[in-house]
Amino acid sequence: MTQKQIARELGLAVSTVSRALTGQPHVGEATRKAVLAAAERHGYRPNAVARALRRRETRMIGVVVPDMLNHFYAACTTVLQESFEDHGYGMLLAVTGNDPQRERTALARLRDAQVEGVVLVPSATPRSTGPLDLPVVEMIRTSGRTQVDTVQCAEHETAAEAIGHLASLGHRRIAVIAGEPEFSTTRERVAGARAALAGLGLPPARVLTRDHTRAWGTEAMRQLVTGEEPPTAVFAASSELALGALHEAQRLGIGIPGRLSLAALGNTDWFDVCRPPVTACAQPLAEVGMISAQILLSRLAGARRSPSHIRVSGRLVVRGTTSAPGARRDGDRPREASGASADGPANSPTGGLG
Amino acid sequence: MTQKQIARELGLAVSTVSRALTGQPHVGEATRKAVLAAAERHGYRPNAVARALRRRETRMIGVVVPDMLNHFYAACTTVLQESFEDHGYGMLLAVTGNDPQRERTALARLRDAQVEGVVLVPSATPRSTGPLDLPVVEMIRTSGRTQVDTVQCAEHETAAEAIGHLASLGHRRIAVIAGEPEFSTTRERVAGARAALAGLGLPPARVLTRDHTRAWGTEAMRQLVTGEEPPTAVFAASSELALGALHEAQRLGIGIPGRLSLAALGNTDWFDVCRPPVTACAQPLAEVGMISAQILLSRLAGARRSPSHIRVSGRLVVRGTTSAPGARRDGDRPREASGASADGPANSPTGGLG
DNA sequence: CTGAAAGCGCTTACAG
DNA sequence: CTGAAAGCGCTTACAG
Repeated sequence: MTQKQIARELGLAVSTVSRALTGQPHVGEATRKAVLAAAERHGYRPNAVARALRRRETRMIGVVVPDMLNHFYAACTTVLQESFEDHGYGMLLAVTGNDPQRERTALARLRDAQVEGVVLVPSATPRSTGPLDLPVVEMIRTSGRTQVDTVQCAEHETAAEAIGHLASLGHRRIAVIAGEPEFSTTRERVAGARAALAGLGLPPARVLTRDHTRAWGTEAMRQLVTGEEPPTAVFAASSELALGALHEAQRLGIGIPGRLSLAALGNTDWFDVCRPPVTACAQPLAEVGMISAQILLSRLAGARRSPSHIRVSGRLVVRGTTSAPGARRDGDRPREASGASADGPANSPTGGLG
Repeated sequence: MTQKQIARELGLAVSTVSRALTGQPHVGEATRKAVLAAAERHGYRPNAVARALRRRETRMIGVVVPDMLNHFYAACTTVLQESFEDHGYGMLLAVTGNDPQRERTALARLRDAQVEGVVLVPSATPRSTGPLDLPVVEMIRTSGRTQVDTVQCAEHETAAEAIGHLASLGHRRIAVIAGEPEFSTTRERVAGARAALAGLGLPPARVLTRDHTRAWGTEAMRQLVTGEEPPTAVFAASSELALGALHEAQRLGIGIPGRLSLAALGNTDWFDVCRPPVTACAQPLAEVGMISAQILLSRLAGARRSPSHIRVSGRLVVRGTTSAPGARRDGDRPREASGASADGPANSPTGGLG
């Protein structure tokens, strides 16, 4: 069903039909009603492709993320999607797997599709693409491009907070497990941790860097714990790393937090249900998505100000994997301490059931 | 940069430029080279919107899912995205939050955008929308529409397998916690569990149904365990429900699996790292996504066969939350039993470190 | 081999 | 208020 067909049916010109349909003035009341009725009757819907070509606006936004399986990006993307939808924009999603090549082709395709703006989590910091001549917001990570809006977590401060927490418990030998050094996030987390240690007058951390896989968390933990002078506390710079590290510590029979404290940057659903629950810095994912959307939408609305560089702070959630060094017992919080393992209902606060 | 501009620059007709650019025959070698060179020089890229309008194909596919934060859908969507990308299709993503109203508007918008096909996880079983007159694949859930391809997990069989596992350990009082009764998945899981019990000659299960939230998992577990004749085993029909249920059991000091066994339908990252690790049926999410994409792509390629209704089987992963009823000790597997709690390194297989 | 023309479906000055 | 015309950028018969 097209405007042309409606026009023919009613003996009108397509231009008149178009005006009636788009609610413009200068259309006779009777004509308007007739057009609307015909449209309704035939279930007419404007062809967005034709409209986009003519108006030169697609009302589409491209979103480029490394990985939708990562809760980190899934959370931001969900908020983006909702914001865009609320403002009448559709979302074209591309996934890069952190591959700069895929990122380039994704951006090229989005540009071909005439998206009006892009939210991008850049794969690597040395920028992998030239300028895009359309509004871009870099989210979470940054490519070092300066003429672009960026919305990031306060990685530096958050890492410092985690280190501060461990230090305040009395730890002095604190190690860091981190991900890909080419990500801005990794570099900032490591820098934040180092700065915090220096500020506290503690010895520099041993930093193990590679990637954000669970396997690396496992491997790094093994290295730390079997090396000389093993640390009394580990800061894992992502939840995946913490997962691998925790797993390995448990496999090696190293009591956490009794023998080793573990703090993560990046929170997850299961951190408060696993045993012991994991102390972690919760990142403000929803806010990051929300603000990214707002900035991009304001650009699309024509805002001309110079690039914004936003940092959103997370907060530390102290759970059961951190305690003073050398403590023999685990540090589970009272109401979560029972039931999960051999200590059974004996020390259960509620007594449980037969 | 448009074909028109290239044509003007080279003193050619746009039709010639178009033919050269699209690699059609009947273009002089010299002309072709000149066009390609000019295109390269100016960084020409075809306008996909114009091309779509003219060719009447957008090379876009719509994907409509309830929630990207749910690993369940995120996993399928990731595979879809990759398959579509490999075949030159872009993906337009819409999220419904299981709201039929949002689903309707999402589908309307996708149709307006002239997507060539849709992969849909329907919100509710009584179909919420009329036919779409374009290829649709219903994934994971089904709306009851019969003239549509469907790709689902073998929910019935998988639930039965979980029940069979619990029964084989000796459980006779098995309860079920399930999600939204209007989802086809929920109904099939419950039916599968019931059928399995009946087939084994066991008493019918107590079935608590509401939604897939963690809160409901918690609440349902509380009801089961504080009621008369509490079950010795619980089958939670999703990982979120299992999470809530496990949490609540732990809070109440009920030893798992010593006092109560728990099996989940739906696997998650943290199931093998939490204490005890959770016995669960892993669903074939990647396969479901892959097959959905294949079917849709074959339809787009013109396949005319009658609707396919595919079922993909999952597999049960036995971990630490299930054991024979009445067992006093927890049933963690040896290599994962240590370190997490007060039992410390004493029974650690590796001895651990100082 | 190349060009002029028509058209995808819609919008928008420009006349009347 | 309404219509005829041009055009968004591209493609594709149809002539030459």
